[in-house]
Amino acid sequence: MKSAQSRQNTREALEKAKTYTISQLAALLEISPSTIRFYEEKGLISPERTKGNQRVYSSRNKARMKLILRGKRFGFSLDEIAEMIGLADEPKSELAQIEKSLAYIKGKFDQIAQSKKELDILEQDLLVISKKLEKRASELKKAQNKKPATSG
Amino acid sequence: MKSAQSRQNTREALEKAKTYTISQLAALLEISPSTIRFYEEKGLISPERTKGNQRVYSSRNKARMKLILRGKRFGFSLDEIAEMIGLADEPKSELAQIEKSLAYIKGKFDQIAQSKKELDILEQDLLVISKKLEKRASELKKAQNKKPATSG
DNA sequence: ATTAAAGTTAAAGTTAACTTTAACAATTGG
DNA sequence: CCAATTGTTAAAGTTAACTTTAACTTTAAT
Repeated sequence: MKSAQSRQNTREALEKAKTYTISQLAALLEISPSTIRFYEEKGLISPERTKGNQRVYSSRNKARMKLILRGKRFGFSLDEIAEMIGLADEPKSELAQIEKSLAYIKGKFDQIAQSKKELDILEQDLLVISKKLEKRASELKKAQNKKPATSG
Repeated sequence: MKSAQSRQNTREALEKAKTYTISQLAALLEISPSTIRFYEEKGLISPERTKGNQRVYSSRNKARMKLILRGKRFGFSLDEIAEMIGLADEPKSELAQIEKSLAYIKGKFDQIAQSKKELDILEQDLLVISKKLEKRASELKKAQNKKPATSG
């Protein structure tokens, strides 16, 4: 059983938890503050506010931002990402919403597995292309050596 | 040395090579014909034409389309893809252009390696989220069992 | 030969994901 | 305290990647 006392014990740690202003977080993630605000508008993150109404980001918020950016890098749209993370952090979400997010995520695992395979294929494709290019480049260089007198 | 004769020998095979109309290729790749035309406008593919001016796609063209779509799935922009494939198929390209493409591709290998790592992280993140969601869902179900009489 | 289906171009329209701007409020350093 | 910096919102602007449309041509099937 958790007493009020044992909760109190974590108070200091909680209060010490590192927070960020919007521009600090933006710098850290190498994106612009407006991008972060834009994601908030889309419902992807909900930072706390100071009494003066300025945004305060927790490390939890930061982790979520990282997840969003990671998803984006794999071509997921913001709407898809929103569905994936759903309201995972919000204890308010209803069963139906939770199960929807879960189903969505299950599908994403398959997509990720597929992505891994495709990355290998993409790598192979690029390897073939670069081999061709290298061959072509060395041929061109050889040709240049045989008649190096175009401008001399 | 390749004689005119030995070239002739491959004629039949070349003429038999499978080709596609724009809508056939589109169906195959599950994209729309206009998307393919759009990529052509951007210089990503250059199909042959019939005497009546309709586009004819070779399997080489098809392979390139697949590469483009694969690149896209990993968040590469069309411009980036254009730089990667450069004029790899075009024997006209100049040394400078070839070396530019090569340098570009070298960079992409690093990006792909990074992507592989990130896919693993993304997978882990989603795993954590889905565990949380499952826990939450089962809690909600338990609660529902205790008071199942809201509308009855 | 005729006509439906599929193709062509150029131009305008759409959508997602930001970015910029304007006008104003909060925070920080000297 | 006060100026510079950083923050706030709402709205308009931008860009990439398509999609749609219109007006017309080619191809395929009867």
